[in-house]
Amino acid sequence: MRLVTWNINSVRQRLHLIQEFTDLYNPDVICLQETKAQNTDFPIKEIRAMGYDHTEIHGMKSYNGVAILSRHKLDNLHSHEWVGKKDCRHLSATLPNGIEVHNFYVPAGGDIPDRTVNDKFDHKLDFVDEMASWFPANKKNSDPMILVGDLNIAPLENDVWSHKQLLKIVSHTPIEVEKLNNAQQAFGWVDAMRHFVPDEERLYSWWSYRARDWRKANKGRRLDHIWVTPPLKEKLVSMDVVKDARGWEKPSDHAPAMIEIKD
DNA sequence: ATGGTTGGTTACCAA
Repeated sequence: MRLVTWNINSVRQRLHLIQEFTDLYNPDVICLQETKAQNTDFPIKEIRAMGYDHTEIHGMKSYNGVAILSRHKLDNLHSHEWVGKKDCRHLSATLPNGIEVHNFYVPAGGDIPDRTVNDKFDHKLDFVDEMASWFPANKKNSDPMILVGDLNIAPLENDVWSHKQLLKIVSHTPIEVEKLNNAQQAFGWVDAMRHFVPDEERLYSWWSYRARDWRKANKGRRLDHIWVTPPLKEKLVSMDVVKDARGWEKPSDHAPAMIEIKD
């Protein structure tokens, strides 16, 4: 089974990217974030025409929005309201092979890394804290589960182009890293991307639109993640961040990350 | 220290 996570930055502006990606890789499941479309505006017909008959969407006007596109039936659909907000940042479903998929769009957190003056940063930290407590309280890590999404935090030194220069930049501050690591460890999630790429090696999934030449500057960050529960660890086959997709026409600023799992 | 780009919405906000 191939599963992809991709912050698409407007699903309506990126249908050509999804088509190109599926032509090349034919994934079973695609988890999208930042669809930026309320459900009535989601291009569901076009997505179904690509073979994703089992597509579940959870969107709102203008902001956020997540979707799970699947070639296989999706059961047991849920979307939790994190930090009590109805802001369309999560959708979960169970696949016919029994794997439960959780698709997340964690708040970006604004520019100022100080929760006392920046409500968006405060919200982000609360959100990640709730991720840490919710899974142990509601789920068993002995079940096969995958958590993917734009978590908007790059935890390792080699998840950013300059650890030193990003220590005070939202996405790589020590408090965010501590909280993300805590959320991962609290449930025993396995970092499936770093399972294949050693911590000593650079690994990015996002490159800013603002660079003159994003590929040449290569000032990336690993904001997108794939976590699995221990039963799936020995079933991991391969992982690929499809960096090429960042260079396609009218790209998202995020590249898709794909995992292959034996099933 | 600053400015750079994109999308959704319709005068800026969020990323």
